[in-house]
Amino acid sequence: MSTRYKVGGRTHTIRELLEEQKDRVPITILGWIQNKSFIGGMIFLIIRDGSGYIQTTIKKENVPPEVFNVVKDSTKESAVKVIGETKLDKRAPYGLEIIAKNVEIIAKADVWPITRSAIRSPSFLYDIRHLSIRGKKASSVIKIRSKVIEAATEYFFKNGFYLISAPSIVQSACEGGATLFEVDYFGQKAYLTQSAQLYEEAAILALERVWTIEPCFRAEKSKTAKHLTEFWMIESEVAFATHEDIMRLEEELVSAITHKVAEECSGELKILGRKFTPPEPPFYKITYDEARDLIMKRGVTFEWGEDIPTEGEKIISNEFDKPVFIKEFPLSARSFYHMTKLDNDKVTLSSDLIAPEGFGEITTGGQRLSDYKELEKRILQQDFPKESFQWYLDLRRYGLPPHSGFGLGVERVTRWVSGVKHIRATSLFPRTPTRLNP
RNA sequence: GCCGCUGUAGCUUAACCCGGUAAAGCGGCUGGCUGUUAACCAGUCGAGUGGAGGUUCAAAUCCUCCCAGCGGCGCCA
Repeated sequence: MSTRYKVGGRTHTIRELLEEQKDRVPITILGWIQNKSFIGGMIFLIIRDGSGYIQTTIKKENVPPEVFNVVKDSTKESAVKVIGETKLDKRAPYGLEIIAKNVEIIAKADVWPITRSAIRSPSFLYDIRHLSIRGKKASSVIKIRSKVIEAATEYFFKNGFYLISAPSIVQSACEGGATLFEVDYFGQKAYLTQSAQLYEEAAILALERVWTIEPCFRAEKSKTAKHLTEFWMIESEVAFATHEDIMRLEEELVSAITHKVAEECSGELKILGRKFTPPEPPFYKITYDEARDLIMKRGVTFEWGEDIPTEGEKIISNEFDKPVFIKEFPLSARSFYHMTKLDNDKVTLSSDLIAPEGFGEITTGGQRLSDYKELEKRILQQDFPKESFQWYLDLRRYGLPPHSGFGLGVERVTRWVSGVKHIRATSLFPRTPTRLNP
């Protein structure tokens, strides 16, 4: 597969040059000036393109005088075309540089607002996120996110899943009404979707095993390092699958994603200073009760039936060296659609997958309720409008077998793999309760 | 929704506690330098301190309210 994009007269991407490490190759590259230093009769430019960074050296005697002056007056982040040849030189970063014969400024940039001190100001960098995404670290995280999605896509297609797309404008909630973003739909109340799950359950009756990757919206005013109000979720649903089956699927998927990132994003991980070892299956499995015991022993208390508090989740996350499933959550801590155990209707066949090193929850999955009467009861208990759930209930009238599924937070997985503190770094233009712009 | 913190040149900070009329680094600009890696050296420009009000002879500094952001909790992917 060629990664050489021959637009604008370009002969090589920077990554290709660095990989080849050849001397005296005539080249034309396109990119942006990432840094410039002017030393009397010579100028060093660090050129960035979508694939990497390379130093270009412009010597006064090698280029026409007007070109030297234009480069001397050039600004950071201006788009440039460099014509020259490669030179192996120990003094250059990565041992390779370009000796320029000609440099053309394609688009001159104004004074670049991001200085050395600005890097210490997350608030400022997110105010100008449209510019700061060009940074080495910022773009590396985005590249890793891309790889996460690539790996998941590869995994699902290899294993015979169909990709579906569910609507983003919906009438029914699936994770509780309080956290819905309301939209006006020609005078009717509608909402931005929180999950594609209910639609996937319909889809498995036609396609048996499906997956989807879509934006999800949660109007939670959560000011934490792991919440976005708009995030992307990879979800999958499988007919006839049990809770155990779906945990195995999650395990395989997470393993496939993490191995691919570790192998193919080593450069990005290095830029981020992240030492990441992909976990080998099987992952650990503990019950909610076991998790609660362990957390209580560490001095954090909560009632049986409550969701595990953040502090408790951190304890679990730091306790294990690989991801760990916490299974059999109490129904009181779960959404209405979860199936309960046959011998205990207070405990669901569901699990959260907790990433290690304190990163915490990355997926939730489980078996869904396939009985009409029981589901109807739950919907009424939740005080949901039954009309908008009728189609979902209806599935139970027309041959819905036991089935299971899960949802994986793309940004949460990216955060864990990249090792970044805050989830907003994993989104190109993050949406948090305090950020809607840019 | 709750708790806590912060807001001073484009950016990062100092001066705030114990009121006296804003200081520095980075960036910019001008000049110098033929091997820079966050280059270096010299010079120079740049804010009246988030907003409104109050106390005072005098407010960045004390008080009140508002706004914005950050950290955390609850909730969750």
